[in-house]
Amino acid sequence: MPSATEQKIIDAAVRLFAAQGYDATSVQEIVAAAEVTKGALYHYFRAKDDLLFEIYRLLITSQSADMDRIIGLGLSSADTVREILVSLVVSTAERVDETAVFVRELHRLGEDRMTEFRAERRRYHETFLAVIEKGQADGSFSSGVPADTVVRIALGVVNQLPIWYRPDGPKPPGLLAEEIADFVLAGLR
Amino acid sequence: MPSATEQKIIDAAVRLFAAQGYDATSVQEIVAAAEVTKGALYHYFRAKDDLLFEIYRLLITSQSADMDRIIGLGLSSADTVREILVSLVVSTAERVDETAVFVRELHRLGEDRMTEFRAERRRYHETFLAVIEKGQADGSFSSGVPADTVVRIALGVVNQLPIWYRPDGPKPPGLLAEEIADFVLAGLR
DNA sequence: GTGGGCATACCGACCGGTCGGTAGGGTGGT
DNA sequence: ACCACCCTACCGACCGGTCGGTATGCCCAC
Repeated sequence: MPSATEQKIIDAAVRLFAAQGYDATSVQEIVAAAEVTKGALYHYFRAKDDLLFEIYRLLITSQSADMDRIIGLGLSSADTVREILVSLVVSTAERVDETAVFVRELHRLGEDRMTEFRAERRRYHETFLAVIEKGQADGSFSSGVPADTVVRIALGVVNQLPIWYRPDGPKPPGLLAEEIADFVLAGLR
Repeated sequence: MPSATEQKIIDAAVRLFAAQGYDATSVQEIVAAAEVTKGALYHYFRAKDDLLFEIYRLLITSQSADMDRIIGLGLSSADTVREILVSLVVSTAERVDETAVFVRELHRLGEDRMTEFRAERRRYHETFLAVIEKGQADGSFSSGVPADTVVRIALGVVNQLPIWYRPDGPKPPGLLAEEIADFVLAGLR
């Protein structure tokens, strides 16, 4: 349970990292935006890249939980894929800043954390993959295109979303999510 | 026509920016990797971010040329989309480093160049969009999913490619390209 | 009175960019 | 044939400034 100060620091860091990038954002800027001091920041975080790690952890934890919950519902393959995509697109649209930081600055993580991270990411990837492969095996989906390529395509849009999605744009997140799900499911027919 | 020295500098910069990011790469590292001196670098480039701009320019110029050439062939809508995607995926796979830098560090460009750049990018996007809309209008493609969403999905995979594609991986670029094209075309049925 | 939660002053490292200078090949006047 | 002149390509020491991180101590709740 993060303290109010801790939360303000993370919020400011997300905003600034998304707008300017990790390296281009100084610790001074973060503490100014969060209205705290450097002492406070280094009281809660050991180093600047602890902030990055925390941002990633928060994001991936909630996304994994979402997917696990949906799979647990026991829907048909098609409905499972649809629900996973819709929930992923909507939650990503709600957290564009976090996602932008995640996509752009992943490589800045140290070796240890990078490894830990890839494992988590891989688990997510493979869980989704298994859903599609199951649908292909029982005939719900076409096997025309290998499942791993389908997963890459589906996750590709989502990760690129911060580049073009604007909360005040013409399409609300829900509609966008349905369109993406429709297209992916059409490709799996 | 760039001199040999200039080329060595750009090659080194691409490699290092892709591996570590723009800000995390010092000018010293670049000149060391390129086996030239700082004087040489600042003889050819006015500032560090001229390197970024040059990398982007090279990439987008060749991609635009590819697409224009394909459209000029006058193929059917389906074949045009297929050829565009295959050529884009293959050329991106050949230049993963450039693409990684492009995707990750675009926001680091100054205001003027950013504007110039968005215009070029938008042109590319809309040319592709027009191809798909034409296919939807003449009945070659389904109109189930709006064309702009299809473009976002297709370009999404390509831009994410540097994250997971490995030249020594199991699938050669050509096969990957065909799979992606197959899936997109299946979604457009 | 003592320890968690900060504030403030400060440090050394490093960074992008500059600048005075040089090496060497072309060129035109004589 | 020669040399004065210049220009491009390049060298590398150096600078002002910023950065991430630390050392030290106050202060208030318990």
